[in-house]
Amino acid sequence: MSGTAWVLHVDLDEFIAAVEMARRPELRGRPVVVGGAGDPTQRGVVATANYRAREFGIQSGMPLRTAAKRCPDAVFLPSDPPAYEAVSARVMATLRTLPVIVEVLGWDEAFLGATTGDPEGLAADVRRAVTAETGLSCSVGIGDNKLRAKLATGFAKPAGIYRLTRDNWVAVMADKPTDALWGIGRRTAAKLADLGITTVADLARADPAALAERFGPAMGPYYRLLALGAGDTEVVSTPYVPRSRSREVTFQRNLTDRAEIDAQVVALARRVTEDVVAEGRPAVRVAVKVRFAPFVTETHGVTLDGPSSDAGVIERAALAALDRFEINRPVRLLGVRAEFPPTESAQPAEAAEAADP
DNA sequence: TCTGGGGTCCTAGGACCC
DNA sequence: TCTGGGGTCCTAGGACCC
Repeated sequence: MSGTAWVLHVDLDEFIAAVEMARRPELRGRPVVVGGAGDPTQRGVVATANYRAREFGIQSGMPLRTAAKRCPDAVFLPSDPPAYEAVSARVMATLRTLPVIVEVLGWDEAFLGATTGDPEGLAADVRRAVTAETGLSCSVGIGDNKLRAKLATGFAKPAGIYRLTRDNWVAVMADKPTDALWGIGRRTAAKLADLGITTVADLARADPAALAERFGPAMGPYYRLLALGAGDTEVVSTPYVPRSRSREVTFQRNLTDRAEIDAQVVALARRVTEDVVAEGRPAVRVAVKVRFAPFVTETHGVTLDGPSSDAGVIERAALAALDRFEINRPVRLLGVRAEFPPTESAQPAEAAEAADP
């Protein structure tokens, strides 16, 4: 087969809400908000709102309480990760039946590497196959690298296909705010604005040395490359190898009792140990996260004497890490994380497919 | 916007060593 | 000992993403 190398990015439309609507068809046409325990009077945020709910200004990450104020008639559902994982696995299996390399990015996203003379035709095949096998709708971005494919999907949504390459990059992106780029968020955009850089075009012509001074030797120059549309072109199907496993919990009522805090850390350490054992690789470090009221987060960790998957070792390490805190305020969240030793797999070395002139 | 849970990567500063 | 310079490792925090 002849053709050009392309990167496609597949993203399921309103994924979590779509899974819920698929198993409860009576929800179709109603605003649906999934997140937390499904109770907007409790602490929790929106995992996904369906498009109908988004019309009310409800977005991912928004507190459920706020979502309920914006749309009191919305249906609130608890998050059910195993259900989403199962559907996700079927979607990824479907993608693997196509003549592409599949790199899974998350529950509802994947990059596809393909060589074809007709990327739009392939994207249409992807959409048809996913819908036929799972009943779900997806959008497909087509790009000449991962960054452009990923951003293209945003223009494809919902249920569409869009191509973004070096040919239309400037026309499409130049006037967009810097946080339209994948990897630049609100905080970095604000710091860039302080330097007089507000658009992608501004960032593309910024001085790399000045950016390095403000954002560090790696991130500064990297931001400019993002603005030029440069990105990684390699799509790999190699299974993902986690660097860490963690469990955390936000309490409905803040904790102040030390014995209760200890008990919660022990419980989290046990869950993390199960994850470590399931992973089949020993941990080398254990860290504890404490979020104090109102919303101040600190972490402390301890390095283990040697690699271990032992429940007692991980539990004692977590308690030792907890001892490093001065717990003088109510505790809103506790977390325990186990870290695995670094793997030998080479780090993605800033694939700088040269920027456009 | 009273702000989840699970991750990743980069940075800066201190410790430590020669 | 009013005291250099460089390198590496570790840790905590920040930012981002889904």
